[in-house]
Amino acid sequence: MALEERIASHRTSGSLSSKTMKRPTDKASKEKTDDVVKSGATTKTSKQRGESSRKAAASIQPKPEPKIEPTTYAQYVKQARKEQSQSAATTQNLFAGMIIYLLIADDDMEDVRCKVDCLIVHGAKVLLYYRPEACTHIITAEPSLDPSLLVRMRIDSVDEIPKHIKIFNWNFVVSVLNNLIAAESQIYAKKAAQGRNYNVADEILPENRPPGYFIPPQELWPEYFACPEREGSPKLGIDVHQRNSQTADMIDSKEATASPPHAAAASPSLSPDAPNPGSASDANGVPTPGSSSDTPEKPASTNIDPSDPLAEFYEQAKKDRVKENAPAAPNAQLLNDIANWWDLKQDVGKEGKEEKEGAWWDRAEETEDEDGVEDSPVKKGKKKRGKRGFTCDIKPAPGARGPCPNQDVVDTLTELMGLHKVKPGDDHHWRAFSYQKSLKAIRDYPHRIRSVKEAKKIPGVGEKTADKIMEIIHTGNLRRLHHEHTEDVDVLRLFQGIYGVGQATAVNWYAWGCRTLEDIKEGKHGVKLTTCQKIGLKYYDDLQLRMPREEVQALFDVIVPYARRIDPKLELRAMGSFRRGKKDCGDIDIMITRPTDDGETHAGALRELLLKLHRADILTEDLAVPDDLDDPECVYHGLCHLPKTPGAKQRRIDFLAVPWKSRGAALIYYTGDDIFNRAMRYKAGSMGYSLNQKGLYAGVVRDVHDRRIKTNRGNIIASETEEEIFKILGVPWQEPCERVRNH
DNA sequence: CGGCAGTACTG
DNA sequence: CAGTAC
DNA sequence: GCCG
Repeated sequence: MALEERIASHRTSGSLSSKTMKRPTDKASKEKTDDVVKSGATTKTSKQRGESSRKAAASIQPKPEPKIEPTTYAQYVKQARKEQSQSAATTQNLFAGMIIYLLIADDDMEDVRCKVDCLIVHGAKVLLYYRPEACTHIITAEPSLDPSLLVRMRIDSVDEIPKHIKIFNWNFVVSVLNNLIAAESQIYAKKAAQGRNYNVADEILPENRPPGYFIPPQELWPEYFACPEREGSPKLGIDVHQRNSQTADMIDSKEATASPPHAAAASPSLSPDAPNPGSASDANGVPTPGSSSDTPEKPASTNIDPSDPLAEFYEQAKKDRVKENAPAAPNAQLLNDIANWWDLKQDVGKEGKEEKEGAWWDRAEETEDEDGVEDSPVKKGKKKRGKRGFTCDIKPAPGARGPCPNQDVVDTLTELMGLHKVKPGDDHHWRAFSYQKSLKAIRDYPHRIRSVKEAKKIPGVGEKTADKIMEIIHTGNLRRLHHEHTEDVDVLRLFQGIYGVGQATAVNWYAWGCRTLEDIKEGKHGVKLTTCQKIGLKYYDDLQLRMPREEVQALFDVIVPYARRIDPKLELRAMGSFRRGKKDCGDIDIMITRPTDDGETHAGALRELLLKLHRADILTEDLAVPDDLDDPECVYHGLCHLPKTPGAKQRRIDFLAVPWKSRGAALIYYTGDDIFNRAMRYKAGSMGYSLNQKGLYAGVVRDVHDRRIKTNRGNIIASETEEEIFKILGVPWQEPCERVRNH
């Protein structure tokens, strides 16, 4: 939720829901309006940026200095536009046409928010208030519809709810999502069967299916009815005729029997026994966002019911939805203009200096461009759509970054951060954390910072840091730095360089009088070392080093044959920074899994592999061995080196055993980078999912009697491939080497 | 004012 | 449980 | 230390 995270994620993953854009968006439009309108560059489209803007720059040069720097806002804009085209495109009409009142307790606002977001993201309209004339469905997340809930709807009994409004429980939503997944896995299966170049997108995307396609068949509805007795045994004309579980014929059955012709075919209306009560615009089944939704909800927007505890929230939700459904909102246009204006200004200021070394905003576009929403055709050549064979190794050229105008600030604050990082205690910890985040933004800030006010505009920079920045800029140094650079820090740093030694241990040793590694080695002052620490100390120098990726490859190549001999079907992959294509790696991470189609698993293989690698003098030390080595999901930490190689350094190595079915989620998780993962998790959360190394989950299920207890984490809806998770989250596919957010 | 990820291994 | 690492 |  932190702003920095949003930046980090939006800049690269293109994956935040539009709601997350809200704040910067509003801010930018508010503060920049005047300038933009006058700038004269407001009508350029993004396609025209780059070359043409550079030329145009000269004539527009005499324009007023901006009051703020729209640096990051320019990026927000690009992201926002992209956002709209993407997340909307993937999951928009799962619930298209449904006007839902969500009946839910509000003791867990986060949960409420997730659920509402989930509905909205998937195309439903969510009512601020229950109004029978507008509502098509009620979905409740509560175990029972007791009076305390019904008062929210201003009714005393469910009998007052018109019969045409079906009342489903939340599992209905989960089921719809599961149907989506089921359909997707079929497609992936087909894809696998057919080999490659199978156009998944055409089949997979919900918008290519009729609305309502993923709605469960009617005979399953009773499972999801919140009060089955109310629904009775209606004249639904339930089609009892045989229907296999194939999603493909769902729509057919429904059309044939459930839906009356008028509301029918395309309409997902689940109320076949009543005319669509809401608006005529819904009856045609075309999900016309914005238009049809305005009618039923407009009254509420001007008058928030103070007695409804959710009113304010719904209001917000509505705003979010409106934003999402209205790509051409004036706001977006305005921001678009700001983006253009900003690019222009860059060109003027830098005088073509950026021509040779890709300037930061260009680089930003490289990563953003992903699916080529609409951008400079010039750059297009570099990326082949959907084709692999990406040369990660030569991609980011880490040294080629443009000079940082605030390098002194970055250096000084980095040093300060280092001091905090080494000291014990929460204060220091979070201070360091904070600096780390703001430093990322400062590094990318393309201007020499001139004032406190300007500094504070950089996300992650607050009062304190802004003052420090100005002190550095004005005086060239930071008094606080000397103040914090107490004499202990160097020793603390030294000690913490030992694997297995953190702040607490280091401080203790220092307090006991230790000052050197020799002291530690000799156990002076009562120092006792853990097993890990002994090893860490023994290879202190080696473990400070990073290794060239060639060495990771070499180690991997040496290891794989051992695994193959244990079980030819074992699959190993080098993960982490290696998979991201980094030139040097801090350690080597190897994922181990195995297809289960023959009933076997990789259980036990890791134990055997470790044994063999030890015997082969590849593994040299164990640092952390899982409780249960036969657990299909466990992590091993150790040291290794290239055998029979004089001078070979000791390297950190991790083995990650992963169940076959969660290999996709694990790939994402263990590939990182860290910031990228957070962005993915964040977006998942904002869409009502949750993501971890095991999979993507939907619809957290809570204990029926005590809602605070989570019966489980929801249903796994994806985990086998990275692609499906990206797809569901509406994140454009990115090669591992593109998932780099931390420079 | 509380959150800032969440989990597994060690001793 | 605290400490550490990922 | 920043953010909401």
